[in-house]
Amino acid sequence: MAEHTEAAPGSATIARLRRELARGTTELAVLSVLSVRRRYGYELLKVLRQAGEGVLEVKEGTLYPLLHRLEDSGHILATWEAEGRSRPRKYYVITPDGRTYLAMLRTEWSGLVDGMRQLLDTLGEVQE
Amino acid sequence: MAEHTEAAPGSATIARLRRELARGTTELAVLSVLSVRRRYGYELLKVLRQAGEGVLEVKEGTLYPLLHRLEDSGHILATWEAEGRSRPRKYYVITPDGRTYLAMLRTEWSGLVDGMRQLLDTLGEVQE
DNA sequence: ACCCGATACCTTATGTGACAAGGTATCGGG
DNA sequence: CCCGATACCTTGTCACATAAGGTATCGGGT
Repeated sequence: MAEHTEAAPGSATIARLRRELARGTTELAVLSVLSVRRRYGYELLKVLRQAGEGVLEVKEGTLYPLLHRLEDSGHILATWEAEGRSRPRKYYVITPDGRTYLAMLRTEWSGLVDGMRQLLDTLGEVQE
Repeated sequence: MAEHTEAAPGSATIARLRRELARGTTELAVLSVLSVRRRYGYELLKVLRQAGEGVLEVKEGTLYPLLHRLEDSGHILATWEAEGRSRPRKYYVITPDGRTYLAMLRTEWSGLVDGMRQLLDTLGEVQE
């Protein structure tokens, strides 16, 4: 027993809570952004931070692996582009397959939101 | 290399997708139900299945450990009750602490929902 | 009398995404 | 000349969800 673990092991509190709730959401967010137009990774990081109003605090360690997964599954396509600069960027485009998948994700998400709303609302009234 | 893995490794498809999206949601759902009145575990299973309209397909292996975690952190209290039957039930009540936590969870959840809505809506218009 | 499905509780092994932390390299300013 | 921003990446750890499997009781149906 060295330095008493500064916080209880299983309680990073609000940060963990937020993280768990937002789980799976990043994929939806990323594909949505890409459905408008192509973007490169670092750009996505900034776009998501702005758009989500701080709610979607995507980290680099989350985004890059996610992009690789989406690429592997054929939902997006990557192309390196230099555009005259020596610091090249990796642009991602959504594929038709990705659009189909995105539609599915949207459906799932609104289903969940509706389900939760109903559950929360219903409960307020039950009171039985 | 025995029987070719019936489905690609990382693609349990819709089930996984749904699971990841709903992550963290169960805690909110359970505490919400308990905020109305006390329930025992198996009962929660059924209540959640009904209320959530199939969206919140809580499994036993998810619920019981969750209840233990909530108990350990003082958000709920458990009491065994026989009520004349030989098959006793373990009833859970929400604590004041749990109510505070629930409020926090609700806030986080609606923040996420709002953030996502905004992001999805905004994107539809940007089109830039 | 007997078995089975529902009721009720539980645990262990596995998967998966999020993240912290750390790495590489370029470029523009001060 | 160095530092912070731009850009990309990886590895180790955590926490939750689930599949699968266990124990035990009870009420019906045959």
